Amino acid sequence: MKPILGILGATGVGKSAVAVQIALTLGCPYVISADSMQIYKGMDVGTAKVTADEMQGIEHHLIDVVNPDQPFSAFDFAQQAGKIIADNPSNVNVIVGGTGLYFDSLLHGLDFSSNDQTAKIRQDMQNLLAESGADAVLDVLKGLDEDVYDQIDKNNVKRVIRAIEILSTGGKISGKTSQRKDLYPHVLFVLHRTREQTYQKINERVDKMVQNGLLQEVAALYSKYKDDQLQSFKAIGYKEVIDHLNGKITFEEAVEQIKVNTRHYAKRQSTYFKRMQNTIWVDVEGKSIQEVVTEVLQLYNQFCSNLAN
RNA sequence: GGCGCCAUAGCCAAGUGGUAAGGCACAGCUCUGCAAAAGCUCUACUCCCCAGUUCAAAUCUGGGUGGCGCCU
Repeated sequence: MKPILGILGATGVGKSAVAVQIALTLGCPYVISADSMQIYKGMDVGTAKVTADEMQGIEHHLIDVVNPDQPFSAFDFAQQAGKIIADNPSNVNVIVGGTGLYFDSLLHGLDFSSNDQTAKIRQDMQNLLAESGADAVLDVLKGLDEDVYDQIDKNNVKRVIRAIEILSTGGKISGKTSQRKDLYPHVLFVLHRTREQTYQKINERVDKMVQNGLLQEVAALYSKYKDDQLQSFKAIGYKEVIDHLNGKITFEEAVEQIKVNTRHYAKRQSTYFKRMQNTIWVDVEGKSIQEVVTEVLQLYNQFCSNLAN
């Protein structure tokens, strides 16, 4: 198979447009999205989801796959994306997105096992946490798997609970990064610009979301699902507006918070991408989409011919 | 002009005689199962300025400067 062509980058660099253009150039009928929030139906303006116009006839997989109140994890992503790739052995698979973990779980695999029926366990653990504290929850994990217990970040209760869910439903926690294997040949192009430029783009992007009706979108979704604990409602742009809807902050404060949180997110993305393997960083500042596409494709072809030798 | 209050990091802010809390921002980082999540680390040789009291002052005293409120 042809190596997977990944397009990553911090929010707002312009990944989507580049990916569509690459697919068009390569004659690939689709693109796979690797974005943990664009998988939710109805969350459009706040996630800057690609519009039908912007898709230019290129099909986008793994966008709008579940409702905001339904679970979806990196595991689901890896399975579904893997199937698409397996079904299309002759295409160049272009994967675009900012969720590093999704790339990792697809490219390096996760132990396959069911992750159904974990809701009750999660609830039990949350009750235990509320009643007896974090140590009690850690003890549960220790009883399940001593190795995982030793390695896990004990301050990160959310991950501890997730590990318990997985282990107690027969799943396994996979090993360390250093033990990863590549499931597919791939190159990942990380689109980037300087910090200042990124921050400026973020501010513009958030202002645009507000103009495009972010408040209305969130208000509609929140009144429909009413649960601010949903994973989907933890997304940047949603949690802040929900705080505003609940009277905790003014709308102006919410917008400011969205900008701050988006900056933090962009930083975390960069940190994550820095340690990924098989990456090529492409500076996009001042370049047109076409120029970026040309550069990426040139590098991709180079990579492919190096592989062949 | 008189009276009162205030001045601590980029911002908010605690400390009222014993050697500068905390929060936010900024910066750095962790992460193979909710990842736009969650977690971790870092940030004032110094408290508006000057002088004094004291073994010891952000803390007390005097003066200066700046801000705020009230009164005439």
